[in-house]
Amino acid sequence: MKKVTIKDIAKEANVSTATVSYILNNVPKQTITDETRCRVLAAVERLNYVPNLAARSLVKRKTGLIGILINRAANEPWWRQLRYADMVNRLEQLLTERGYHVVLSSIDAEKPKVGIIAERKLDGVFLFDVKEEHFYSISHHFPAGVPLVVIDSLVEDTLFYKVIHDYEFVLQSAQAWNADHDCYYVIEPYYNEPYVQAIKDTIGVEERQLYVMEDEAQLAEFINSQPAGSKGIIFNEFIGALAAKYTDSSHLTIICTMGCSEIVPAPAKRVSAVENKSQISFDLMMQLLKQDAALPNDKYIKVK
Amino acid sequence: MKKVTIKDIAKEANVSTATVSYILNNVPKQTITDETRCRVLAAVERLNYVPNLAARSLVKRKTGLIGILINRAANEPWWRQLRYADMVNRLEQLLTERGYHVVLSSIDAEKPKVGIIAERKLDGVFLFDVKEEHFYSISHHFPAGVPLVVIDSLVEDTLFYKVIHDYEFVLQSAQAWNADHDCYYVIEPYYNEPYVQAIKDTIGVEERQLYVMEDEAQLAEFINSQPAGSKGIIFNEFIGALAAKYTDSSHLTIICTMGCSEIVPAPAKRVSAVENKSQISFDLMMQLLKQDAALPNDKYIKVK
DNA sequence: GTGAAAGCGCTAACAA
DNA sequence: TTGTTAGCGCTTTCAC
Repeated sequence: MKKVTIKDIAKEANVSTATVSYILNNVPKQTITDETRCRVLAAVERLNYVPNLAARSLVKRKTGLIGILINRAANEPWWRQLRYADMVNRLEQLLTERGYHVVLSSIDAEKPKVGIIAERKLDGVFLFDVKEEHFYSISHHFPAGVPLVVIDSLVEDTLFYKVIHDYEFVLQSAQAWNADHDCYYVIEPYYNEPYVQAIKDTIGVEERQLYVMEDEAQLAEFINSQPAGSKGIIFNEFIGALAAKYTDSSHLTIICTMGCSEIVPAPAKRVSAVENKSQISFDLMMQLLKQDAALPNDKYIKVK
Repeated sequence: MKKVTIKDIAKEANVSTATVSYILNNVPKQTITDETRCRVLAAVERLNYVPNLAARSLVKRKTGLIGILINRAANEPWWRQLRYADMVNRLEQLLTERGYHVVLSSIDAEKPKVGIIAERKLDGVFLFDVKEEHFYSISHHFPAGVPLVVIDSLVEDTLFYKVIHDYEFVLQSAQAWNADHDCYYVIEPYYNEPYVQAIKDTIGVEERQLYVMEDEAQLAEFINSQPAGSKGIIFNEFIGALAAKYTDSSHLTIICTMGCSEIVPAPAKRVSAVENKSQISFDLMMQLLKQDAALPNDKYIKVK
């Protein structure tokens, strides 16, 4: 079963390769007889022809490939590994619906290499949680003009769009639930430190009331060190689920940043913070992909 | 910043494009003067050249792309969406290490389309949880000779390798924990019904003692309908975590199929069933990718 | 040790 | 309405 090319079906249908191409691409300005169109389409069916997208993109200068690049370190704990699983799923689904294909790639958080973008000529890229100090070199090695949406990162740059949680808003909601109490906080770690810092600053509590999640043992220790009966506000439902092992979950308010609020123990309160982060990131990408589109002024998009 | 091609660097270094190609690919049978090699490499640096893999694969007839194709239905619950998140992460990481790039794609479980394999000329494919009745047409539309590893599926076919859990073994371990009790069971759904059936058969209990997870409400109802104090054996740690909401988790034994056993409430017992499913699938793929390699006889690989 | 040139599969002017 | 042909960026025989 040798691979069948456009040439084969041209021969089979007694037309030129150009004609076949016209028909397959529904070229607007080309008029084709119904008769030849049928003959060609029949040949396509008969020979089971599938166009080679690599060849096509070579000439079209568009690959139809979108990259999802996620910074990762070696040996991440499971709750960190899964952090973007939901977004990846959703983005992939949206992109697939639109006819794009998705290239998924881990990037070494310590030594990020984004050669894949240029090598594969990606049409657009979602970049997750990138270290601030690496961003300049990354964006510098970036093929000019490739739409880039940076997620969960605060970086010094006025060129690219960044999607982040509206943590101020979310925190206010969470705090409203606990208005009459002093709370402790557990937040997610990010490789992008300014983002972590910004969240810390917004919370603005003392060091001993705030823990940046690292591992379960430390989390347990932190929770146990809190005064008995204190309330806790926790970012990320997986971390929330772990926390519930070490305290009465009715004392917890979980800020869901991962799209699976059902995992949190029933008595805990829930604030959802991701409803449509994927959708917004996707929409933004679609805007960027068409040059003429009207784009938001602010380079930071905050998702409630 | 126009894209720089091999031609540009050939000109820059005063050599032919062939020479550049030789150097970039370290062609074994070609000897190159150290002097020209340096000149060329310098030009590559200077002009910031990155090879176009689409063009390369067109002539090499290898794309370096591996597909991860996952059957999905619309509106899957979160625990189902995330089912393969861990495996996808691990596979992606292993493949990336080996220099492959990963194309991730959802496949409509009802009307699976695998055109992407032929269009993108994928070098190999991991296919997850495919309906038995669709497998024939899929494998039929399969470009001949593309390595395929089918995961979590029982299909009538002697051609492709299938990786599944060794559910018999795992069940025995779980049952050993509960030797003196009659248990109820909750198992994961699969689109591949023979697989679900096989697990049911192995368990071999009455209908009312077994629930195939569908949604949380039904799960709750099922658990509540069991005699007070009965022990439960549950596949999948997310489902286990949900079950723990509705019964004393010390009565539960969770069979971890997802790589995050930490999520299950502490008092529950745990049996791990995935230690290295990704690694084994990956190794198998690597074997298949080299024609000469020695392959397992049995087409079903059971992962303990 | 290096280069000229054919060609991978496809598209898009331009001719016919 | 259809065909001819020149590339897209790269590899690879074969000649020098």
